[in-house]
Amino acid sequence: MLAIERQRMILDRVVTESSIRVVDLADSLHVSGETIRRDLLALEQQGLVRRVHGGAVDARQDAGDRLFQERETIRIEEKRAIGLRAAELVQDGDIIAVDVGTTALVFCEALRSKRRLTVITPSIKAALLLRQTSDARVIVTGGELQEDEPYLAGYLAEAALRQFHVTRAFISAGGIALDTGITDYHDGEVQMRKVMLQCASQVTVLADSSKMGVRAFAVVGPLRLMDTLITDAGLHSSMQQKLEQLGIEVLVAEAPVRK
Amino acid sequence: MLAIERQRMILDRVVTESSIRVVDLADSLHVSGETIRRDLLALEQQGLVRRVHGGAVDARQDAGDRLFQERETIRIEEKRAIGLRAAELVQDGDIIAVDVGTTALVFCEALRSKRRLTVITPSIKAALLLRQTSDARVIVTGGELQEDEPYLAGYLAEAALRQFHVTRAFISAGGIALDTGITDYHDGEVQMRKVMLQCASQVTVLADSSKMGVRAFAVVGPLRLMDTLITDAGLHSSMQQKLEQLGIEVLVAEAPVRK
DNA sequence: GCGGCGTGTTGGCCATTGAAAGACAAAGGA
DNA sequence: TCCTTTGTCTTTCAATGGCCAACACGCCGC
Repeated sequence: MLAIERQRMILDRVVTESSIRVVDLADSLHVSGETIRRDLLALEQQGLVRRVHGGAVDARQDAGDRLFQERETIRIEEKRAIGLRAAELVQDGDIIAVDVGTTALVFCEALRSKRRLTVITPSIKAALLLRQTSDARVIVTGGELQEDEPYLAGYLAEAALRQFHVTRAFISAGGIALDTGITDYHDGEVQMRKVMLQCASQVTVLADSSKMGVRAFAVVGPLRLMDTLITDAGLHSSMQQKLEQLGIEVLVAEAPVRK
Repeated sequence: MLAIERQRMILDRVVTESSIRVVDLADSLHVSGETIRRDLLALEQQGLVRRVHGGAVDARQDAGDRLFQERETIRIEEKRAIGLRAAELVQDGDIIAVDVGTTALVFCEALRSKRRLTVITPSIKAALLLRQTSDARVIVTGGELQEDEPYLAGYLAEAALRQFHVTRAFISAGGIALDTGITDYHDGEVQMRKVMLQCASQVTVLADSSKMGVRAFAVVGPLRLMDTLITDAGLHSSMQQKLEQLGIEVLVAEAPVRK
């Protein structure tokens, strides 16, 4: 294997995994740790990675002050691309609803360039992020604080959502399948999403391509409930065609290209 | 795991939870407390967190929430005493409402020994603190997220409070005076407090003695609305007598003495 | 064959970590 | 209020493992 090939593979892993260890790379590429260090040195001189004790981290992600939660997340590049694409649908002054979840959080970060937004969300993380990074008016639904992730659910949350009508709701989904429709894993969230769908003129679902064809156990509703689906380039063209036949606008977010 | 990954993870938790304990981190990240302390030291040198005894707090919130920070440090001993005294009024299994503010936050900390509580609050900080330190069921009122301090106010918050009836409400106050009654500085909070008073069987006001005789501009209501006042030893005995003549139970918290 | 290049190996050095001991701070009881 | 107890912080030390520099080896083209 050529040195340059190996370095590309290393960069690829650093990008997808955010960080990498020298021993892991040496192991999987069947070269010595010293070779890996020399490769990382070369990549660092090109400004592509940053070396740290024991390995290296993605230089680009490291530059920004993004939340760790995002970096750690699998398929973060896809989600970031989806978040950026979704933010393009938002105009200054819009009133939108934002869901719980990592994709939604990345989306909120992409909203920092917008002005005078009104955002309603059940996610504490999203609310605090928006408060820090933007001038948005943030309305938090009430509800019972969940254990696993800081968001609010239950009767109060649903009642709060019903008080509003938003121009666009941005929803996450655990699964998108042609037969079962939109599904998810947490039934508490599902109920809230149903309400969110009802109180929005336009429904946009954010789901990376790994969710396509997946049937999670709690059903949110049929596919026709969504007006727009934003996903990444991993979407099968046949799936895309079928979705478009149902009248759903499918936007494929291009992952930002790396030099 | 790389040291830098661990530090990012720590930072993420500090940001979302506002504060964190060394032992909790050591436990969940499976490293020794010494390693965590070194990580926190590194993060502190980058200006990202501020170390405190037992853990660390979010530096950004400290800097941004200047007002809150000041209130946090001022008369903290008295507030802690008041919080502890107030916690004595709470039984396992109680359903209570908790207000916004530093005193309320200290009170929530003192609730860690209680079990199976149900707490309703408009304060994000209080909610996250309770989620972290106790097994309480936490219900957050909805509402508009405020700029200066993370709590929720407005129509939604009031509507949410009206959905409940609690055995005891714990209220903060900016001023307690015999003529103007209970007053405060933020009119948004005042409206919410009025509602909180209405939906509680017992009303307990937490106010350190510096608030006595103070008339802040927004009126919450007459003194007779409160059943119990918890304050510190700085309370004038004449004031205490007059309050007791009004049928208010006055509890004086003994501040732990500092060497 | 010879020099350049990339790679592996080796030994010394340094960074990170965890354990232990003593100092210090906080909480609770007499 | 004082003292005890408990928990936390700091310092020090040893061990582990990663880093670096130097050198040897093999491959390739000339």
